[in-house]
Amino acid sequence: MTEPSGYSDDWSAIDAGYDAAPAAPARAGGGIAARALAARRGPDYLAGLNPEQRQAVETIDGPVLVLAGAGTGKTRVLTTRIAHILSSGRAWPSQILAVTFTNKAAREMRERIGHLIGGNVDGMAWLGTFHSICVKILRRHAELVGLSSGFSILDTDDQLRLMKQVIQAEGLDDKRWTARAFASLVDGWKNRALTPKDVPEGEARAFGNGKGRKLYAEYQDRLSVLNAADFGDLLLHVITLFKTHPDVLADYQRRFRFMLVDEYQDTNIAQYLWLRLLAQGNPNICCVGDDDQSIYGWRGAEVDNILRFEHDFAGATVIRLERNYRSTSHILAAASHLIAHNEGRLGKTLFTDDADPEAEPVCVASAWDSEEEARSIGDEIEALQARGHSLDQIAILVRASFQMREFEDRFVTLGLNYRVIGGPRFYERMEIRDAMAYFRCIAQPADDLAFERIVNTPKRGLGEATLKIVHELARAERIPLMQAAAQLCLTEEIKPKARKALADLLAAFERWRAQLGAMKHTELAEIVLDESGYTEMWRADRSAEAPGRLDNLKELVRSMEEFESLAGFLEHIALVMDRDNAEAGEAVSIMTLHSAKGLEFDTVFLPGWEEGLFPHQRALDESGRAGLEEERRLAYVGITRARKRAKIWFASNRRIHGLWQSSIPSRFLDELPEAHVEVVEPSTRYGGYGGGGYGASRFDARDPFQSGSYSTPGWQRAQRARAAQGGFAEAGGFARADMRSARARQQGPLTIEGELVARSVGDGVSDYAVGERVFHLKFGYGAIASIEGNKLTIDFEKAGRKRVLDSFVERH
DNA sequence: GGATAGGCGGTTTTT
DNA sequence: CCGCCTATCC
Repeated sequence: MTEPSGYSDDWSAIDAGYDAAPAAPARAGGGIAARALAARRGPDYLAGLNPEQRQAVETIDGPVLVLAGAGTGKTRVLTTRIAHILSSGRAWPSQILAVTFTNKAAREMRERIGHLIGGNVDGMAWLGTFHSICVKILRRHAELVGLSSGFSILDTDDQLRLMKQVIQAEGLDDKRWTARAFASLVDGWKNRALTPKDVPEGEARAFGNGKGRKLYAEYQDRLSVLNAADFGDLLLHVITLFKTHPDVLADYQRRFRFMLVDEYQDTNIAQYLWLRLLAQGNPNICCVGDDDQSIYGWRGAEVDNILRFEHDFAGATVIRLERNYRSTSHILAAASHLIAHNEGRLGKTLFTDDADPEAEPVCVASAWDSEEEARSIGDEIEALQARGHSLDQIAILVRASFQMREFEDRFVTLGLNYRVIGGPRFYERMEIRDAMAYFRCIAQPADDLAFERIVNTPKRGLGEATLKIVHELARAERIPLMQAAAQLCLTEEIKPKARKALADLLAAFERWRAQLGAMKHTELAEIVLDESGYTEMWRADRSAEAPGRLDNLKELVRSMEEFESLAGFLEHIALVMDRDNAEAGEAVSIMTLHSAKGLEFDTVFLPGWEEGLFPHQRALDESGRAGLEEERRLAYVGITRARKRAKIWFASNRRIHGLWQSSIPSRFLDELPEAHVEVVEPSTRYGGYGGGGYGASRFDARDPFQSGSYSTPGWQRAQRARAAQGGFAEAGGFARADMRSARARQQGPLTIEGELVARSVGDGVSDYAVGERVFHLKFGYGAIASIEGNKLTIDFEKAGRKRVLDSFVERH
């Protein structure tokens, strides 16, 4: 959350003459435009662009959609285009709107433009994320949407706490109707630019005993009273502002002569509407994106936006960037062939001129279980390292974060340096949020959520009872908590002990507020953390994390130095939640496929390509075919991260929720082109019940059982099943897999190749008996020690005691 | 107010 | 199976 900053001063500079386009190139003063113009003598920024890139840079008028495949120079086009607009004298830096999704992307773009035109780009006031640009607009017109200019920005945590209060205030059971569920609902509505009155009746009724709309309206009302906005509001309020105040909209339409949007495939409906409102006054909008890399549908992104671009923006020019500068032809072929299985796409074919005869094909390997997978990948990384490859150029990209732990464990054992990208961020840590809450209370006395957070941290004897009294008064009078507390300190309503504690706290805040103008904000921060007893609290804490938390607090104060004021710092934090991940030393990167988008590495390992995990079962269950296509795009993103080497793995057994499950190779493996893929002999064994559940897989044929020596019951049964069925379901028949939903998996009997494989999947009761001798594909022979429902505890002769589902063992 | 047991959920994440 | 949150007890 946050609060304002010097948002008023940037305006004078920005406003200066934004109405006029730079008329004659020659007249520009000392600004960016001038430097860009100087560079024009030889527009070397255009040199080295391929024809399509050049067209994308030079087609400045009218709507343009640049379909930029992975590694085709997207950012280069975007930044060069801006340099070109500036140098051609068509606009001042302050007349260009350039929107990105992440702060990182915005920062990179700013830097690269700086390199192109040789100098700083301070004049580009409107280069930023959707959210930061919206904040800038809103600060200026806050009153028009029921806020005042210093409004706070709530983060997810504040949002949840507020929603919980609203749900409870409606007299609903907050267990049945969780704040989390409500938050995702409201986020969804805001992503679609729906205010409480716009929400379709059916959806509104589905939550909180039919009270969805009322709760949403109530929540918005509370935000307004708190003078706060959540992330979704930032866009929503600006849309409302534009719709209800045409004069304001017209002002921005005139201001933004050229608009550029990065990662257009990730825009949601609200962002699309926002852009369209602005583009109504001015068709010079250029959107850059790749429909094949749309992987955020689950958080509201509409691939449709990019698919419909030509329709939405009349007379649009569509330019395809298909020349890839990143990967080998094998990698491109693998990725292209895979993604061609998607139907809803605009279609691009990546190619490269860089045909290296030495290039390695994409590799597919199998492991017995996830442990072996981690071990093998670890070994390979060590081998690469020994051959002089930098660990910085190696990445492991997983579908789900639980997969990371196995790699971490393994790398710790090997002493291999690794770094996990993603995960909890600096500003989300408890101690940081607490400290921030103190600062917020100082800067914005009406910030109730911040006050609630720290009122009794450290403990001051201000428990629930006291807080309830304060809350009641605040609510009745519609005043901030701190104001209510101050009033109550003058009465007898609160017990003397608590009253004293409360009065002391309020006095402290008064004191700190008075000091705000008198000293450096970093100095004040230290005083606050010290006098509040907050640092002392952690110093007294004997737990293992306490020293780290104290370090983080120091780091927080240090990072405040970069800002002019406390308010400026708070604003930054609310919008820029990323932390510098620049740890020293070479390291292998471990991250999810999602967080890998936009990155590239020489060598990429892609473990866990198994049905159910990737494509993820939940994506299939919840979004069916669209879900599958998004998973496939994720696979495409994964492969295209690799410059030289991509190695895909699948494990035949994986432990999920503590139970061993045998798994089937991902259907995506069958969608890779044989000519560019090398299947590495499985190291030892084979697991699962031979044959994919949804169709023939050429990975089925490579199991060692085929070489003859195997005759286990599971194998024989699978063979019988194949023979009986006389063939397989059509490859790629995902409809069948779709039907085999998680529910069916858990409740119905599990069949593979028409054969009943699991008798009692789910809550059924096992028909095995204690003491019975059984066979398990992975663990071999053993005796049942105990039975709980369909879960057996078995003492295996070799593997020891394990718990497995009865469906994975055979009577023997 | 702090410790502890029981319940629940367990894909992906930015702003 | 494991980790987190909450409710409950002292």
